[in-house]
Amino acid sequence: MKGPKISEAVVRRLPIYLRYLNELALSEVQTVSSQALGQKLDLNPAQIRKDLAYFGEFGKKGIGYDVGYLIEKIRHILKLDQMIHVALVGAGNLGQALSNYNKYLQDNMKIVCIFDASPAKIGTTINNIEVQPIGALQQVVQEMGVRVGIITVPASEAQNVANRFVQAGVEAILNFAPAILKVPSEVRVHYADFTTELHSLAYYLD
Amino acid sequence: MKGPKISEAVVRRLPIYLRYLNELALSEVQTVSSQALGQKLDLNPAQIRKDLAYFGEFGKKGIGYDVGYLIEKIRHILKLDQMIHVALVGAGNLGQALSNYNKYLQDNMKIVCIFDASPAKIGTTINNIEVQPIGALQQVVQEMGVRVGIITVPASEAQNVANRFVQAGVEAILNFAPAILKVPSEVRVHYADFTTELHSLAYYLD
DNA sequence: TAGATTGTTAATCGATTAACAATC
DNA sequence: TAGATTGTTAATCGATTAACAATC
Repeated sequence: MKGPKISEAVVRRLPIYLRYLNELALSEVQTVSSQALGQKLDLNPAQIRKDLAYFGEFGKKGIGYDVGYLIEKIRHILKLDQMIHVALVGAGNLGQALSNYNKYLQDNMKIVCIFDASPAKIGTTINNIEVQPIGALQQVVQEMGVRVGIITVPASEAQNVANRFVQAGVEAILNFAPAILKVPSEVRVHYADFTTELHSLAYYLD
Repeated sequence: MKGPKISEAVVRRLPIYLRYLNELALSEVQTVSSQALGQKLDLNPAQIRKDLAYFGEFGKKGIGYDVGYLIEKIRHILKLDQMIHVALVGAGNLGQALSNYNKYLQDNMKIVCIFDASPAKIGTTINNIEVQPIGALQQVVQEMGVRVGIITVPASEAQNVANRFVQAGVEAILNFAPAILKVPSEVRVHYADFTTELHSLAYYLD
């Protein structure tokens, strides 16, 4: 919004900062330096200072960063100072596992509806959420104000689900299926493909 | 091995190429150009050519890349031309979901053993694999020739599990727990944290 | 004041993209 | 031959790191 475009690399680090800051807050640590953060998170302190400086002057020279204040600021930057509703399509094993993560998403984001194509799944309940037919996606997503979609269906179905999400006005998608999605440029897609991850790890074996 | 150090960005794209090439092979496509690959995978064709050229001259000018040959080459580069044994620690929902992915890992990698700390889980069977106590990790990992470890335990346990993996001689770790691991530099760690991923997505909401 | 640490500029490093000769 | 496409060099772009004045 202000001026300089923020790189994806920076945005990806912010949640990592946030996570550790939350730990510090729990331990009632008041203040932390970029040095200490860097040590804990395996990052260069200059990089951390620069990342934060894109968004404002959050620290105090000679002192460091106030933990509570920085948490507040990062949550605001990440738009996590509001509740964000998430939909999940694919009630298989992975979908079920992810829907258990609601507790870790804290009060920032929440999976509020789950869809599946299989009649055997529809009507069952996962974490107090009733699985609904995919045909209901558009209506439910709009009614519940869902802004983020998660795809945990087989690769062959992923593009179809993405289309439905886009149609329903979802703004961002997290895709666990091993497939590249084609979506309008205003919709943000991130990929979380377990097999790709493992395969690239193999490269580093001796 | 040859000379130029390959960047992580390049290594991360190789499995994506491989995945699509496998699809092409299934459709009995003989040949593919960097142009066509780029279109499908949302990547710059020059980047694809450059990535591949780090490892050899795999294409034919005027023609493109032979699909079968390129698959063979990439599998070799990624060390996926041998079976790689994987261990998983944490038989919770996510661990169970991942162990189902064995079929997608094809004949390159295989989860061969599963561990958990909870007495309730030990002795149960997931996908024909008996869950074993964490105390057995070192011995089993060595006996079975496990080279890669997956961590799907709570964050508070992750470092402990990582230490055990390192101790047992595992060469690479895929960590799903929301924690930064401290391991010797010769052990490669990749992170796959679902909550971090979702939180960074939130930034791109309007 | 002395010591610590930020915010920021400049320097370095690395990755992506464009362009094109080579050649199938 | 004409058209297509690679491999590779050069140009561009972007991200990381070092350094240091400002200042708590």
